Amino acid sequence: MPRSRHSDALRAAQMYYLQDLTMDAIARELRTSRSTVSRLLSSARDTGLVQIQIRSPLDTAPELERLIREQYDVDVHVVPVLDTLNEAEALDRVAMQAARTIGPLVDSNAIIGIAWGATISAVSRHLTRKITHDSVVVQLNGAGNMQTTGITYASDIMRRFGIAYGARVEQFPVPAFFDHASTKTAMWKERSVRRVLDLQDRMSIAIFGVGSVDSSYPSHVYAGGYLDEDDLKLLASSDVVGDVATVFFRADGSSDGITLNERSTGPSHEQLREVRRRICVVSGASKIDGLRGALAARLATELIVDEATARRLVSYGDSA
Amino acid sequence: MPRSRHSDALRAAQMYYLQDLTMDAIARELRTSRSTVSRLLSSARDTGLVQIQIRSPLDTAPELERLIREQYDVDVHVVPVLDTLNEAEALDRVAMQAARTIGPLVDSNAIIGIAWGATISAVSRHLTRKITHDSVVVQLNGAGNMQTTGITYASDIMRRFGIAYGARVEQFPVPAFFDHASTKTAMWKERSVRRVLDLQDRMSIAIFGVGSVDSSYPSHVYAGGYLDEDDLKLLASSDVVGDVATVFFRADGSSDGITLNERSTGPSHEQLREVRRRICVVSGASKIDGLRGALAARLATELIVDEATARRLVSYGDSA
DNA sequence: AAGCTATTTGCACAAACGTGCAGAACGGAG
DNA sequence: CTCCGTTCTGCACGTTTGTGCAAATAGCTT
Repeated sequence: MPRSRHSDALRAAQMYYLQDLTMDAIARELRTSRSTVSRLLSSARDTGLVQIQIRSPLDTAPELERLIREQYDVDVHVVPVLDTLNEAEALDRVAMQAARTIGPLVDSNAIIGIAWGATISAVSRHLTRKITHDSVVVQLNGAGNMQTTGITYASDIMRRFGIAYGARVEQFPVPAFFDHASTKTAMWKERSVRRVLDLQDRMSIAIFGVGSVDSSYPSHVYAGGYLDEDDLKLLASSDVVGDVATVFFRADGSSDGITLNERSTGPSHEQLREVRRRICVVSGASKIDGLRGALAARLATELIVDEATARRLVSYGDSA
Repeated sequence: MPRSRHSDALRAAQMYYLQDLTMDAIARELRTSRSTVSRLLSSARDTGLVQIQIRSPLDTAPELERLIREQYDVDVHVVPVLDTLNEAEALDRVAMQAARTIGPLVDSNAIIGIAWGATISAVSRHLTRKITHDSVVVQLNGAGNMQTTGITYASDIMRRFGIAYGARVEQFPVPAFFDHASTKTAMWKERSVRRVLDLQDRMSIAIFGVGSVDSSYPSHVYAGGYLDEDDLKLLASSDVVGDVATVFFRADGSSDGITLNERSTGPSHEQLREVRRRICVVSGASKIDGLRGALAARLATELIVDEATARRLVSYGDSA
């Protein structure tokens, strides 16, 4: 009689969620206290034993989602957020809902690419466990910069994903930007680097936020000491509106001729577009310009976005 | 601003299940009372907007499930049921869990075959709504008998399935058994009947219980006036142990040479085995013999069964 | 507009639930 | 065996949630 914790949790979950019994009744059946059952159920929920999913049938989806879906051809999840919340709280809500939306999409044998950043960091803190086999979490772009190696920050994010899905973690130990494009070319031939690049080539899910050059709330990349004065000037003169995984683009989604990209370590847009599921998480109205560009570049197949930003996405929607 | 009931339910569900807000907080956001939110969430649950699923990773599945899976090669869901419950209460629990397990398996464009009976009737009463498109629910075997047409009973079951999945319902207006095999042959050429048979040929999901000849608790078919004295004698002399959708089989799963099957209206076992998902629901230890036969005949790909019966399935498991 | 019925709402209360805390049970290390 | 650190359990309390009921509202008919 394996009266193990795990199998008790399973029984409890079945009785609670599938048979509508009360915790009290389950406690009697399991010969334990009601509080223990309450705890069993919590653990069942956050070990991913119980999966709660919200599926809004496409034809009854709210107007807003329908509009965005049509205009940008992306599978959109609008996160309802009280607009009195401040940026940090809103980000937290979006991140929590993103984490739970991503869960069901991850499967065994997945290769999951992660572009670290403030948004994805928040997501990583809300992941619910889901056991998979032979999955790999691979870092999409380097994290080193001129002051620090930035490694602990990025690797914390990676580790959380790895733990949540029981996946192997592959770090990408290079700087975010090389100083010289030639160094990148050289490194890209190293076998240690190739291993990571090969994984990126084969990834089945990519998860990323967007950076936006919007001045009021510059994202990590623009403020964190990754770029110097000259770089920033270069960006401004190329009409860059934002980036995904440190690869920059313009408002129309194009990225040709942006020389900085030759020194950045993230996957090119061509490469990214090869990935089947490309999940973009965005919170905060200041990201609107970057987001528009990313969508124009067709970098995402699914978009998880807060309600206010979603509204602005369609408001002056007819592109010039 | 479509402040419709449905979209409110969606917002509430997202905030409750995906962002862990309390109903109180959601009520303020939606400018309504907490009780309304409670009701919105109920309706979200039973219109299938919120899907709760329990996925026990195969390798951590309890011993019992693993054993059955290996021995009978069937995807098994053991329903924990307190063994002090009476037959009717246990059936209800199994039915509820079956209904919720089936839900996620039904998809748009499905053709769902239903074999009416006491077990499936109970299941039909616990279905949760899930909107699909262009699905059809088709009756697998006739319901008429010598006393009544049996139609209301069977059609209630069918209707409930149809409503739950937003599917068209196709009745099968023939008796459960013909008196003469030749009548069946004739009827099977009628175009009205052919239409139903064609649907059955193309079904993607079949849902059925099992009948068992066990004397202590004879199932509907054996007691309901569908068969006369001679028929029952015939069954006994052919070593029949049970039936699925009024087609009979022996303990080893074989059904050749059982003449009654030539007059019955359910799909042949060959035909049934062509169906991708074949879901068998069983409650009650008296069904054990029929169940063994059905599994031997490989009629089911998924089995939903109460714990006590599941145990007996493996107890003297080494087949003679 | 009035009148009628069916549905929806909020209130109030009871039932069900989550969690800090203190003690019990467990698991090595000495 | 004893000690100490960790994990697990049940209790008690406050919070959160479900639901019967009466009032309000919406939908229809005349």
